[in-house]
Amino acid sequence: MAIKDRKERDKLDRRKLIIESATRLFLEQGYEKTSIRNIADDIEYSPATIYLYFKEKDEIFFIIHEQGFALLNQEFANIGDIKDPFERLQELGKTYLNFGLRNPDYYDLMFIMRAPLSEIACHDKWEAGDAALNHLYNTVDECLSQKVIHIGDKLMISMAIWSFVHGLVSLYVRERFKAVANSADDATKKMVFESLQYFLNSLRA
Amino acid sequence: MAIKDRKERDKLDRRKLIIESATRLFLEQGYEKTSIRNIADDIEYSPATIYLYFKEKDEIFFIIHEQGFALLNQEFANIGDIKDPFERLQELGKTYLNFGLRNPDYYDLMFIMRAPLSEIACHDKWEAGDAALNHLYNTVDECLSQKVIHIGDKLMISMAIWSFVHGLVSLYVRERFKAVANSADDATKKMVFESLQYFLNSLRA
DNA sequence: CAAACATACTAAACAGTGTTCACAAAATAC
DNA sequence: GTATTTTGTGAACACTGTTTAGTATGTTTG
Repeated sequence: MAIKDRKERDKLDRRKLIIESATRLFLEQGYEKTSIRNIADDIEYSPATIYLYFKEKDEIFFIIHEQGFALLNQEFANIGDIKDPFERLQELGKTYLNFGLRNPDYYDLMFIMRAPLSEIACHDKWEAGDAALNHLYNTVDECLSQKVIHIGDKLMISMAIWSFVHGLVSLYVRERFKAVANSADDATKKMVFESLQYFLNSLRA
Repeated sequence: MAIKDRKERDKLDRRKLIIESATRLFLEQGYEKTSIRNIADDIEYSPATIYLYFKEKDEIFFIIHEQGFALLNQEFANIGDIKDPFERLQELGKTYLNFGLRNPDYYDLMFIMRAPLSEIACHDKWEAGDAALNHLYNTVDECLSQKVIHIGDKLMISMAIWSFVHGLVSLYVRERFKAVANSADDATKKMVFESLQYFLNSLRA
């Protein structure tokens, strides 16, 4: 059965090839401009071939969406070492903002776009999102136990903090800050981080 | 020159006809499914005709985007009467959330989508957004003067508050809450408003 | 070895999209 | 009544995601 094994490996290789090409094109040109024909051209196969490996375009972008979460969780990983929960909360926030501002396309797919939504729904649990948000949830929990932030429901507070940082990043990546405060980009970025600091300090009990 | 006047009126009427059709279709079926051919069918003209009245699809959706802001500002209007700035701030937040949750498609166009962005840019000031955000800015200013919220830069605090409510609405309309907290929709909505309350109470000096 | 089968691939088509352009028809001006 | 301007359109261009029928290749079986 060695032949069958090799064949399966080959099949996975071609799947990987498609994903790698799609990821590269996506990060270079964005979602809209990364068409099936585009990917097909890049890997020198016919467009129809891609449908032998993926049910639809969004299935590919769901995988890229998960790669994004792998990246984010990687950046979150070391933060677990920080003992003080409030300090950890601050670091989580900063890391989240940095991730969003540095990887706007990944961020888009992960938290803004409708693209991978049908795929997310059919897995009935958004595992990627869940994993990332657990870091926040646990930290909030500790903050509450140690009474360093105002009392309230764990989930509700996590939701609030997530919404806050998401709001900052998504208004930034969708250029709504640019349109209203016509200050330089660096100044806006700086204010984004100041907002986080102001917000978290306010939460302090 | 009465004829010329009538002609101009007619022209505006047909422009209005297109916008009304586009708005209706947009609110019924969303942005993606509202195509030029769709609108053309609806108003019983050829698709090419639409391009006599609008440079591109996004110009139409920029106008719908502005209609959305007209609606939002209308809901903001009465809030100016509230004397206490903090109470006013709370009401602004609640109204913003309600607007977003009740008009997800308008909200999308106004604060999330890339569609009207080129149009926004070419007006070099995002007047619609500016007007709406001024309500917030002025209220924050008053809150600071009366020392009812923690001290900080006016613009930065406005940015923080806007980001917060935007984060709540946009995670909601893009179904990221649904994917992570698999509670009922009503429960999620309730928590959205609780988050606002928690956040604003935290800001209190 | 040849016939039967399975796998991998693709050209071509379908049904859409935004947009442009050459041309026709209608309304106005002279 | 002819000339000119305004108004509208069919057809095409260059795309999009996706499906299908058919081919070419490799593997298995009689």
